[in-house]
Amino acid sequence: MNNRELSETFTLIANLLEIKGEVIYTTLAYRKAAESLLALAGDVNQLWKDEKLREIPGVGKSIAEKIDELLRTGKLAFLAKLEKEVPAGLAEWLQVSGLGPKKVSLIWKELGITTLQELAAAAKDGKLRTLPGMGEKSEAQILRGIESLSRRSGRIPIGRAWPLARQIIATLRKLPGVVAAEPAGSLRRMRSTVGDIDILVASRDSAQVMETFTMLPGVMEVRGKGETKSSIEFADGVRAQVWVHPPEKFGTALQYATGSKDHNVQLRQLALDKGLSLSEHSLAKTDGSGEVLCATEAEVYAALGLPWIPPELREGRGEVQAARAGTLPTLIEVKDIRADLHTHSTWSDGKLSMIDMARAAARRGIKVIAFTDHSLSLGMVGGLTIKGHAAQAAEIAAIQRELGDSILVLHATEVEIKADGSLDYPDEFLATLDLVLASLHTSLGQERDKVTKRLLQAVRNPHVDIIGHPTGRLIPDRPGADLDMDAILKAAAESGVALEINASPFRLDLEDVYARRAMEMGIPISINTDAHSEADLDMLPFGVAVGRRAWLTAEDVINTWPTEKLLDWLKRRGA
DNA sequence: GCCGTTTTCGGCCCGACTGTTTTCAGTCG
Repeated sequence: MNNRELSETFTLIANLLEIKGEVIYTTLAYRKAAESLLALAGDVNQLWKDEKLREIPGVGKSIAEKIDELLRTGKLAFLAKLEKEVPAGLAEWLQVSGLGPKKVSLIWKELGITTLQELAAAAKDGKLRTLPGMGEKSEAQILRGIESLSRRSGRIPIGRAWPLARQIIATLRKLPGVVAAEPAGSLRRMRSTVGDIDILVASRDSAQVMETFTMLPGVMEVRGKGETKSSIEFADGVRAQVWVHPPEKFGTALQYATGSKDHNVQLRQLALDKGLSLSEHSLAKTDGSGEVLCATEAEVYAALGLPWIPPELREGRGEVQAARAGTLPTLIEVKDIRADLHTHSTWSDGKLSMIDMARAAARRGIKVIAFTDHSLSLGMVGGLTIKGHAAQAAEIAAIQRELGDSILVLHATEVEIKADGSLDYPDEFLATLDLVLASLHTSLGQERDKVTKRLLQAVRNPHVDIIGHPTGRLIPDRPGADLDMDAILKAAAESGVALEINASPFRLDLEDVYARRAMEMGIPISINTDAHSEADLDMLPFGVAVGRRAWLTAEDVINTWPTEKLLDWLKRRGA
């Protein structure tokens, strides 16, 4: 079992315990452990072998024993017993909006049904309204919830959530009386996927904001509408919330709503140490002698004796300690990027010719562009033969003369790492290119050992400069190869190859936790757009955001280096 | 069930909103 599978197992346990009616803190403990497992930067199997499971936050004696049992036997007696008491199918019901553990348990026990289909039928037949505490409205809400569930497909890629959020915010900012409107939650922290869109507004006229918000075009359902908070769902299942606070409280409110939960817990603790109680509304003195209102986040952090912490760092991964110690990194910014080392042209599956692509990149301030068209075996996208490369090289020489020094064009390749681990071109040919980026696209479902060994071959090939989108994941549908990331990082540190953060919002691969470990191990990072069109070039901020979440400074990312330094690095490699 | 520079016991997530209520329970973020 890998980190994700273990995490899902503990989430299931938490859900079943909740329906069973276990004390809330027990289920919270399982959820916390599940989250930690998912966010883990290393392989849980390695921690298990090293007997270090207890070092995972939220994993104590009991959960460590359960992980041990799962990894040894693939089964868990505790879960089997639990499933005898509570049918596992009920866990799914919790995703129906309007249904919580109490109602699930009530419906199950009173009506004796366990599947989502039976639940829908019971609601349609008017059976739910016969239960205590439930009426026609609850019944209708549950029916809508089931429909909404079939519309929704899990978490929303940030590439989809962000443009929608910008639109909503722009609309709200135009309203009279609105002083500020900002994204919050995981969207503001720039997580690669978000559960929903959270927006915070500073205004004294809450009614008008709520009116506008709930009447936005495309709204399918108003899930709630109050004075301080409203919630909507769009036709495609995306949900959005807005909170309205008076301007003088906007700082504490935005800080609170941005999270993460772990970050806020640590901040509240720090506040308590200073005799302050931090809430959504204010910083109150715990002795009751008054409260401080904060209009900006900077004031909140300053009151706690901290510099403002960028939202991307607020994951409870040491940023509060770093802020206290004055050692927060100066995070990389989009404007620091001057090279795009992974792009496609019409030589393979790109939409634009090289010169059009180079010009589009130059207009965006890019000084070096590498064309990494696909290699031979990726036939369906028109991979290049070696002969084709000769023709591409000639074209590059020609367009370089035309482009002058506005942008430097590198002749490169995205060479396929084949199922057996060999590369698609011979080493002698790779040695002739300016840059070699090697990627996995096929056979991603291989066993961990096999797929890891396969990638290791590419990591150790001296001609390979960058490993493109290392796991091959696609958000939100494909989880990516089950790599032993500890082994990959170790090998990368030895070989000096760069690992890519692919900026496509549907890849964002490496993930932040691995990128951070790579940086700590001294592995160079490369942030690239993997652009197949002009619009793709504008996805760069999503890749930079992953870098910021990984605590990267500009120096850690080869795309920020002066051209001479970058070319030197490329020359030293691949010899 | 986890955790600890005040605690090995007693805190942890609390406030807004909705619906079915008749003063509150359940859900949600």
